Amino acid sequence: MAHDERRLQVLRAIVQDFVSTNDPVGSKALAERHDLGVSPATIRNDMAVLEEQGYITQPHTSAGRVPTDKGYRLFVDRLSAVKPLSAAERRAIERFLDGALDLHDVLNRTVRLLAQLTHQVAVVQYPTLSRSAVRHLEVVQVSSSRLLLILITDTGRVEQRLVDCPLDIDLDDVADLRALLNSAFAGAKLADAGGKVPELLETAAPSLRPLVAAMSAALVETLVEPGEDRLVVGGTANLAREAMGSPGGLRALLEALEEQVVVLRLIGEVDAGGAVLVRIGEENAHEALTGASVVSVGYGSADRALGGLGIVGPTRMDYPTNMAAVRAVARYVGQILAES
Amino acid sequence: MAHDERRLQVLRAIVQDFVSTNDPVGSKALAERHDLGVSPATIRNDMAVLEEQGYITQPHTSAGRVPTDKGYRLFVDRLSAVKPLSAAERRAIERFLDGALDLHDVLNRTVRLLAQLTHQVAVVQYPTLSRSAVRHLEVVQVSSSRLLLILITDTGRVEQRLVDCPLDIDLDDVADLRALLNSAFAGAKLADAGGKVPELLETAAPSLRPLVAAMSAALVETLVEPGEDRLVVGGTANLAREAMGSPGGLRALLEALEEQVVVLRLIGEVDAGGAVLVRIGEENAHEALTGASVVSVGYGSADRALGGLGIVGPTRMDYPTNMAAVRAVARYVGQILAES
DNA sequence: AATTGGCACTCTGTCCGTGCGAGTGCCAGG
DNA sequence: CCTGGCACTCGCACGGACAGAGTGCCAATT
Repeated sequence: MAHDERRLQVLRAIVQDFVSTNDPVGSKALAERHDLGVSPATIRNDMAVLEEQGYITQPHTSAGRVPTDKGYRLFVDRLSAVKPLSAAERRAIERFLDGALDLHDVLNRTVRLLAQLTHQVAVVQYPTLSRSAVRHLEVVQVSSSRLLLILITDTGRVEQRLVDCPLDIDLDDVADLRALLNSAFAGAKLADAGGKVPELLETAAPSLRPLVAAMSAALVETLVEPGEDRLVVGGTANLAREAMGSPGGLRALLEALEEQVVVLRLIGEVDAGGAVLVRIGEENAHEALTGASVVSVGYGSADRALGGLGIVGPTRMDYPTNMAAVRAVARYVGQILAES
Repeated sequence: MAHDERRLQVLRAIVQDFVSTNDPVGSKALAERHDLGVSPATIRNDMAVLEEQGYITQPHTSAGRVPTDKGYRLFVDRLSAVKPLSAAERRAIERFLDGALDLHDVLNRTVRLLAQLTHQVAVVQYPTLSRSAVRHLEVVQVSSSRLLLILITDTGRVEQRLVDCPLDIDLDDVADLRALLNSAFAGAKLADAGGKVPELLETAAPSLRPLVAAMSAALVETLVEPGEDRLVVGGTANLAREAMGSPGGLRALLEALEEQVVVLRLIGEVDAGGAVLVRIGEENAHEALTGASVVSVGYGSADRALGGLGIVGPTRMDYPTNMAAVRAVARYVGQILAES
């Protein structure tokens, strides 16, 4: 039992040292830098066991040990104490996010802030449309047969969509349409919008029905379209710091980041309980993200999650600090969006 | 004279070979790959002169020659024939940009298209607000003392801005305000909006004046704010292909790309005549862009430029092809935006 | 005067062979 | 179960030799 305990201490020490130095760590260095109270030889025995169990590995015979994905996993789950943010960092967060003008601005600032705090690539998802509610719908005539539908959600997100209409439209119709759509959808969760369409069609004046149908369809389509869930990415320059494992891995990662779908799936799967989620290396189940870890969490007010945000960086990262940063930023963002 | 002519041929050949192979090019290889009709020795003499004139340089004694910034400049100005796009490329452009749903979508597709065509980082500027005209203004009440001002331009760009109001607002006011703002500003160039404010204030009912003032101020501020001219960036993965000259240069470039201001200044300065602009290496006058070239052009309909787009890549790039691609894409985008 | 072939020279990149240092695994003793 | 000692294994950095590429110059040719 006592051995198990110490072995975990050894693993923790290995992770910490490796993260800070980027050199495979040997038994001697470990004994010196950490007060484990045992000799290097003992540590060597522990390391042999840890290696056998798959928590660490050596890049080549006679180099130090390096944590495996499994090792990081254990570290994150059981060995890391959450590191509280420094006062300076808290202040930085406040200073950074205060004075944001609108949703766009909030998210842009957030992504920069996260990138700066963690020195990793930061990713923020726009508030998911289907979880938002309609605050207002606006209809603007663009040409004789085209309307622009503008959706404003209660999170401040503004979404626009061009709609081609089957027939010519006159100005009064537009006003009627606007009133109709707003009375039907205002305040409704977007996820429920689809269900209201038939009822709406019934109440509409016959002459308006084709228009209403077209607009409702556009609205529903806008939400369903998952590609519309946009992503803000920042701090990619931080990727260049490390060779990112294998050469070419950097390129793959940059591609994955532009191919927003992949990252969205990772960031979007937020834990219901609001816990910070960590996906390490192979756990990401995507080729480009082998060798990379994703730390993510949902943001939003207590009662509902609006979207996800997080960071992606090398598996060799400072998990406690980064997890704390991600969580803290998510709290602030949730707070700010709840206010506005 | 005949010598001068041939020397230029030699320079052209050097640029072409170096761009395609990335190896410093020597006299012997040149003589073999190009039908210059002279021996390597003669070429050596020409190269010596070219080097003295500053068009080429050798990385170290006894390596081949490499074009300097000045050499690329001469190549671009006088030696390169515009390479027409292939039919496949033209088709790709059409296929890519057709079916775009809104401005956002058009620009996102454009940036990807450009990145794919040129294998460089692509950059597209949102249509400049100050050069656009107001199509519609929308006012939505968000809370008792906050309004959301939404600006829709004739290019389809939608801009939003939260406005804190000095006093409580009731619903009728909002409707009046909307009508007032639209009648005052609709159709006006945004650049002229500032001038209309005083007149507007006079005509407004006294009770509305504070509101009108606040909204107008927000509107003007939105345009003036140069940071609001947004940028879409894509294809950063292409940067990883090359070490980008000096190590750390990649990092600097990625930082510059996120620091949109820098790139905006480059892309935004478009030539009035609609010509493609090329800035090579040091000409960019920004540290991070040493070693990088920017190829840019304005897009928009014939009578007015809406914004700029372009690519940034290593100085060692295929200028003729890339210039053709940038120009072709800009034409298409201008066309599409003119239609909508 | 321009071009050409020849030649000596100067580099760089690469390939080996060596030695060093770090780190391990194992074993015998406490 | 821990510890000190010891032999062993590698990777890596250093250094010399070598081949290859490319140049500059010069004398000969047209």
